[in-house]
Amino acid sequence: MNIKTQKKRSYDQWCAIACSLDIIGERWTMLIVRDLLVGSKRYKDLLTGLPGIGTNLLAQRLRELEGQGVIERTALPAPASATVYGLTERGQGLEPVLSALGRWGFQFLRKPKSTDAMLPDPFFVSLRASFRAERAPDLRERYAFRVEGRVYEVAIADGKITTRDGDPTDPVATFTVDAKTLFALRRRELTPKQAIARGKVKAEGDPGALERFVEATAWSKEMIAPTQ
Amino acid sequence: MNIKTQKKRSYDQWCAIACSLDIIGERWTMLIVRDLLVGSKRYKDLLTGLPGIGTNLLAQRLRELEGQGVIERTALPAPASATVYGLTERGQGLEPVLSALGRWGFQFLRKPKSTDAMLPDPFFVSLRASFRAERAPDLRERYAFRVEGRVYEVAIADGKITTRDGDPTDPVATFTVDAKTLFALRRRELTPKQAIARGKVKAEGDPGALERFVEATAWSKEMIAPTQ
DNA sequence: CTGGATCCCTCACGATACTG
DNA sequence: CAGTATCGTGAGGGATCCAG
Repeated sequence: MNIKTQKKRSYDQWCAIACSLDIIGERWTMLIVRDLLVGSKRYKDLLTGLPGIGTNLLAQRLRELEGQGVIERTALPAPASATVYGLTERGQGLEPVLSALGRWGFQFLRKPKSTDAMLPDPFFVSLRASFRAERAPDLRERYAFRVEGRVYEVAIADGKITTRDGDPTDPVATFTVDAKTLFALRRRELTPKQAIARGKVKAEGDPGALERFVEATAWSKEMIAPTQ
Repeated sequence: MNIKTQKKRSYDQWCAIACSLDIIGERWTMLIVRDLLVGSKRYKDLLTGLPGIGTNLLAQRLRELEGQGVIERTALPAPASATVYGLTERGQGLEPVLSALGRWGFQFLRKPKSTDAMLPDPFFVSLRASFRAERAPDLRERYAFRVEGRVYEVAIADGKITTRDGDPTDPVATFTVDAKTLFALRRRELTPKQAIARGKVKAEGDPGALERFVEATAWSKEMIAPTQ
């Protein structure tokens, strides 16, 4: 229609925090960045990972983030014929922000409401913020998770954890599991043995791997807020 | 009017980041927390520190934050007869979030636009995020800043910096200065000597104090983005 | 099918006026 | 000073439609 003279809403303060919020402070924006932290994604994947966002709003946010150099769109070569959105280096720089938010928000995670979506991407992002190296000082292995049609790699090495979207090479084990079970394991509402016995987790590879993974990443009882 | 059955807008995700954003993700909320990080404030002080916020919106945000246990209102005793808003322990826990935002947003701070407000509170908060201990390993002193009718304390000790709203006891020096000059010093557009010579800073006490303060807190040339 | 654009309704935001 | 009341505007959210 008319030329987009979108005078973007701004806090108009010469302040680093206000500047950040001018760029990533609007609704949905940080959650888009969160999902991209585990790997580049297509439009549709972002849409399904953010239940409730309007498709117009997602398109607008992606445009704004691209304009600010936070994300970039890449056209996949011939056969795929798809565009993927990924974080730029500047966008990767937001990981400390999201981690800090995750650590602060953890105290509010109670028993999930019936309306709460439990999605795989937030699970794998949040592993980074809460991983405790001292629980697995000498662990060094790589797992594959098949969750709701997607594949994730989790690698633990040198007291650090990395998580990403995509197929790992040579994992010690591959788990097929849904997001809800992953959260239940993390909350220790379910032991690894139970999960496998009840068919909640299908494990291939090293039989002890799930137990080691859970031990390194699950929350302690005290960390979990009381019900409701 | 009717009973406030405010079904608050929520992301409805069982995710620590989404939970955080449900609480502090709405417009203006993090800036309110930012200003309270330097000390408790009265309604009016918050209002003037956040140009552009509607008074109704500020009242609503304060109500929400109080309901979530992020801030608390305290009635000052008899003569003052005022209520002040301050962060609870839970609210103080947001400092890492704001610091991370500040560090990320720093790269976007260019020459201020004519519409950009330069306010004292953001200045003193941002000192925390960017203070480099190695520049002043053995510095241990306390300054007072009188800025636009308010007084701030900045204390450097043991390679750490603290900043707060209020009158310090026994500062090595007291500076009377406006926010714009503080930012200019930090950007090294003005040397301490110049600032004093031009009457931009009125210094009482130790004559070398301003120079030491600037040396410990100013940005290096490389940190400052090119003009516009 | 993916990657959006368009429409439309609602509510949150933002400015101003008003009150205890 | 510390808010509440009111109201116009535009951003958010859901459904549908369209181009490659």
